[in-house]
Amino acid sequence: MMNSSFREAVWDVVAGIPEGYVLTYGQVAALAGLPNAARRVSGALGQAPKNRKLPWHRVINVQGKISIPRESRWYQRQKELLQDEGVVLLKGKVDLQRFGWKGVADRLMWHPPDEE
DNA sequence: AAACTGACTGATC
DNA sequence: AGATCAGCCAGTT
Repeated sequence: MMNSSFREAVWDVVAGIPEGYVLTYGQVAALAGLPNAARRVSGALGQAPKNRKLPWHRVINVQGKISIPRESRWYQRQKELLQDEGVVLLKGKVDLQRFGWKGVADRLMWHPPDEE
């Protein structure tokens, strides 16, 4: 049946992202069943029940960067969590379609920080 | 019920 | 590279 909400599907997908890996909002949306609902993912994450303890920080934008506004206190938090897991954010775009999860994580990790 | 809102994206300039 | 725009879609107003 189709009774589970997109929101819940998102939580399940995010809960399954392994440490050291990242997915984009669009990728999570697609895995959750709605390929064009990237924007909904952010809302779903913000609404996740506290007891779920999701690795919300493993979701970044397709540009390979953090989407949370710089002025938000969560921006720095997400950056720390990712760096603690060995994930280095790229400045350029990530080709998710072609590389998939592991490929994306590998690419993210072999690029040195702040590379032009 | 109609409008508004985003932790988005891809295209375009 | 950075700014702007138009689609996107369900939860909130």
